[in-house]
Amino acid sequence: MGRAPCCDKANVKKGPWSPEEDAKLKAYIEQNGTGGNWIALPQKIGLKRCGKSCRLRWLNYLRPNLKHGSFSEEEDNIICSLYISIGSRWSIIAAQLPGRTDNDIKNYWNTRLKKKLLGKQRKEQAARRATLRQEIKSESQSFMAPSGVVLNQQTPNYYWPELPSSAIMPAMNPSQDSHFCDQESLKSLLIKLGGRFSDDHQESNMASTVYPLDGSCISTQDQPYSSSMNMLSSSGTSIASTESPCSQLPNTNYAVSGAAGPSTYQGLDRFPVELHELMYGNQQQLESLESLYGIDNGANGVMSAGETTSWGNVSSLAYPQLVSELETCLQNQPQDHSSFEVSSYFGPK
DNA sequence: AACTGATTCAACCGCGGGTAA
DNA sequence: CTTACCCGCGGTTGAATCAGT
Repeated sequence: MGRAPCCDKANVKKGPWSPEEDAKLKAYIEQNGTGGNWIALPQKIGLKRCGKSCRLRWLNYLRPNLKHGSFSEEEDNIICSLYISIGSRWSIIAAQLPGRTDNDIKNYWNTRLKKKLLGKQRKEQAARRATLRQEIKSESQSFMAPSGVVLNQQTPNYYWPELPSSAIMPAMNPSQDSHFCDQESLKSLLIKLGGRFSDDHQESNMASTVYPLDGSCISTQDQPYSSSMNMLSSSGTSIASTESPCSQLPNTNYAVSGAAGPSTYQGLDRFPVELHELMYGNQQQLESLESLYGIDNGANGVMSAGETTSWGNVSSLAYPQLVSELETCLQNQPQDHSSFEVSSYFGPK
């Protein structure tokens, strides 16, 4: 069955908004609110616009406290960090950048940030390849180490050279515990969001399993598009379109239990492995990121298949300050949250 | 000054989720 | 349970603008 159109396409104006239309819409909403019905709104105020168009105009342009200037370094870092963690969930990313809209951030990422990072990445790759070639040459007679080992030891920040060390987190520093700090933050954050983690893995024999509290069970083997960070948001709750994102952060209603690897990963220690698996299971995201960073599955001679690269710790890129801010927000939230579906974050879009 | 290709960003489109009837 | 509708999201488009020649 076909979907009914949201409005009469023949009788609605399209294209750029005139100042008069803006003024009408703004005045009405500021005085009366949206009335909870965008579709009916344009008729009420005599605008020949689709309700969706009105909504978009208000959210992206007319609503108060919007920033329209250039993005700061800090904002860049937050966007990068969150993109790595959750992918193109622009509304969630926007919720962490007050005054920015999801559309703004999406455009900024697609047109500038991606290229900026790509340019730096390529420079660094070239430099490192040269260095590597030289070292392999000089050491090849006495020692032959897998290239990935060499890379990881020498270039812990390989994939995000421009992120400040504070954003990279200890996971990127091989001299420290590679997982614990930030993933613990994430974990506690997820718990505060209302979910729970099952550290009792005895019952599980799946690679990685998410247990929404509604009783259903999602195996990440069956549903490869998953990431623990994906659970930070609700499909059913608007975050981006509010002026106070914190208040809109959804409560999660899920639990995560980890890989059931025989005693290799126990309790909390298993969490990093889950993230690793989840990220590796996210083919769509991985491909886009590979494309972004020019990774070609080892064919470029820098990486080799199966190596534990930075991607294994990819969750550690989450901006730690951001995590703590989220935690603060969540502490201020009322406890009576409606549940939301985890399942919407599994399975390719 | 004129042309052309690249870039930006506001707006559109279609889809999935939620929900009331 | 099904249907119809609205909302919100992410991907895409295309006009406007910029930069280079």
